[in-house]
Amino acid sequence: MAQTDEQRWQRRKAERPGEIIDAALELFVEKGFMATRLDEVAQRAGVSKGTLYLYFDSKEALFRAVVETLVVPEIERTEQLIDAYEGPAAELISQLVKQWWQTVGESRVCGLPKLIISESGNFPELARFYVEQVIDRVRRVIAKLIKRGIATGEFKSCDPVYIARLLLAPMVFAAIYQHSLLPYDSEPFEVAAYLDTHLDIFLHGLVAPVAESGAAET
Amino acid sequence: MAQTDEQRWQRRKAERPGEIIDAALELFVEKGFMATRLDEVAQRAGVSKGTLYLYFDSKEALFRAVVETLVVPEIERTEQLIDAYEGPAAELISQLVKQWWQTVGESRVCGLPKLIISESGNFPELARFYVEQVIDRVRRVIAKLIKRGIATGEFKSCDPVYIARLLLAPMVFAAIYQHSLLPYDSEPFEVAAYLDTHLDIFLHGLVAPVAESGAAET
DNA sequence: CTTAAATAACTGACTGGTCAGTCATTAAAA
DNA sequence: TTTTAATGACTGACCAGTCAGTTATTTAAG
Repeated sequence: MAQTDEQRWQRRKAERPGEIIDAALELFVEKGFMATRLDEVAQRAGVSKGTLYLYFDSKEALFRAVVETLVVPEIERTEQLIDAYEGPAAELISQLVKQWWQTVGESRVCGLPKLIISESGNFPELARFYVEQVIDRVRRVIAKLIKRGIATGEFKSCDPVYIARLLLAPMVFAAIYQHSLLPYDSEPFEVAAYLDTHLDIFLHGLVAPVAESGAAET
Repeated sequence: MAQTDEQRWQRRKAERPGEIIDAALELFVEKGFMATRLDEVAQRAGVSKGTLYLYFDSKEALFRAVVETLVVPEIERTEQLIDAYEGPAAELISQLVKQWWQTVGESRVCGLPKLIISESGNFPELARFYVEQVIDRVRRVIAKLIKRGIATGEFKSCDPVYIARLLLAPMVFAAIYQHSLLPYDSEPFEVAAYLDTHLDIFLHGLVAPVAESGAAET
């Protein structure tokens, strides 16, 4: 009856891809890649399914776009942050961990690790891309920082790559847990407090033994 | 022509469920629940698809059976191990971590955490079951151990539950990583060495400050 | 010790529903 | 009027779950 003057849709060529990526990220993280229906992505992005195919070639291409769009800028920001700072390694690590949770931890991007890990078997190329562009880069820059700390005598001697893994593991685990089993866990889980504790234990465990008189007795 | 005396199949009522569960675990871990085809499970188990339905009501029921069959005995073994031992908490922790990797880490069960985490969104009841029957129990028994260590003055004062999480996080992460991104990672990853480093850092970070004159100053 | 009947483990072609991807059509914008 | 963003009904492939039929095994009669 009276719907002729109401616009049914608008042309928004510029905004569509970002909105679709946001909707897809949410659903991929929530339900996994396979279980996510493109109709639902379209609905959440406020378009029809056909529109998805104007901007992305396939469901898999959309998946790749989600990862590439959201991850690469994040990594670059992190690397810059590390290169900019100069001071005690322990302090920088502490700051990095906390900053990471503030910027990434509570945003939607935080669901990516779970998504990538879940789908790695079905998307080998994507897994390889993620390892190279994210994991490897982050691990390398952290390892460099650890090495610096060892060189200055701040940290005890150890393999910087394993140390980097051990610094990152509880962080990534927190991100994964938050987007998987935490909702079913009765125990409270304050990530900020958890990370503070992690830093406390980790950095104390890493410092060179206090060289008072006799160094270490192990 | 000459195939009449060759048996096409055998009756093996007792062995079937276990073989099907094994095949399903492998494929679920490798490809995820949704992407796993029951035809392929059947093929790998050496039966036809119809046979699956003689032993399991549905694909989901098979999933539950995989988890329940493989997880519960493992947990009980762990709890018994902890209750049996009496000595310095640090030593027990160290032994537990190493033993865990020897028994669980290299077996197929090790793929379960990835599987559960991946599918938690689609199977809330299963996620809840896993949290209650695995995560919570393990965390509780570790926290108890930590508390014991604090009471005896072996460890410094801190929240035992977060400490338990932090002990477990790198272990679980290793298990997950091994079944997801490790195959795409160029960096070598010796889990045994990684866990040794973890124990080294973690236990050093956790010990009470060497009470030389004034005891604790927190 | 046969051998035939009864039992139940097992099979695999089939079905009904689901969904990624297509495309002829519609309508907003230029 | 032309151009092109956007639509949504449609299709072809795929697969969980079914079931009528097949065959190994057991039982018991001859």
